Amino acid sequence: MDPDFRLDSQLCFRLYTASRLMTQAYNPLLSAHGLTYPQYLVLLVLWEKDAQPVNDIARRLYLETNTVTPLLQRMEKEGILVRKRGEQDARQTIVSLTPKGKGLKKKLQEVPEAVGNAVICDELNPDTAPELYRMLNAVIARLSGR
Amino acid sequence: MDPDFRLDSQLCFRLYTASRLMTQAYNPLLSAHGLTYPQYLVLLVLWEKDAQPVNDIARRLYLETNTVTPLLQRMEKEGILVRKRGEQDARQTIVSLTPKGKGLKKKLQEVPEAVGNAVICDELNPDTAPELYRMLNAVIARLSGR
DNA sequence: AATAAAAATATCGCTTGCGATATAAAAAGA
DNA sequence: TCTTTTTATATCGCAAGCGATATTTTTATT
Repeated sequence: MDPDFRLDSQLCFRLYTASRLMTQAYNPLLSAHGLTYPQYLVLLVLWEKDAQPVNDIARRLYLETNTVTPLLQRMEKEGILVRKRGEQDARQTIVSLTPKGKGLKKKLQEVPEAVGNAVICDELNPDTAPELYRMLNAVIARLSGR
Repeated sequence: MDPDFRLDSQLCFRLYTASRLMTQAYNPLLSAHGLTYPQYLVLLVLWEKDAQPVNDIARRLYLETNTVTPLLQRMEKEGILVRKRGEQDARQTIVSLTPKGKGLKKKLQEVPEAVGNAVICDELNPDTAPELYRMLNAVIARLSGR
């Protein structure tokens, strides 16, 4: 039985493309504040709970620390956060928002809605979105083993 | 009204994570043959239709030529394809598979099914997958303007 | 306590991905 | 024809993303 090599039948390619295009949709909104999309994700994590070790941030984002560390270093250089050695465990690096990092939350108020509006269409609307959600979560759960 | 900044409610983050994890699922299968996932995508395009200009490959993959050109240069260095100036239009670079590039199709026969099996689960199965498909296509169509 | 194993970060090297810009050829206009 | 504009690629610089590996600190073992 011949395998199906047609590009258009590859689920992964659809995910890959949709993901890149979504990130691009965020770009003008974020770059206006000197941010990239992965940096925005770090902010989402830290806005929920400040002062977390690198490992927790990485796990939350399903990323490796060797991806997150340089990302945090760049954000520290921008004055968005600070990295400090853990006190009870000196192996850890605790990441905390600066006032600038906390302040970005107000400046980015319009981002979630703006991006939401950019994607909404007949097939994807407030009714059907949860379905997409559920399926993506299933993929993530399956592949991440969590 | 406060915007929803919760990481877990961000559709884009789900897409981003699912896409990365899917690519990682391909990795062991592809790296065994010295390939990366984007290189595999190029092969899918060229297996469908050989000898295409850079621009057509890039458009098919929703990528920019400044991403595709270096990718093709690396694949050329591996002897998978050749790049030749267009004859009727000297601006174009025509990309063609070598015997090695064509031969990879047989060696990668098991890839689509293996990855398919890796993702399959209760929520995502042959019945529900087309639904996911349709929604991702909608996102892509909406954001790419095609 | 001394040593081994595990855990948390970080560094290195390489491939993507993309904005900005350069280069060259073809097409359009004056 | 000569000039301008458009098109097709390519180059450059920088931020991810990740496999492999190093470093440091903690924990477990003997």
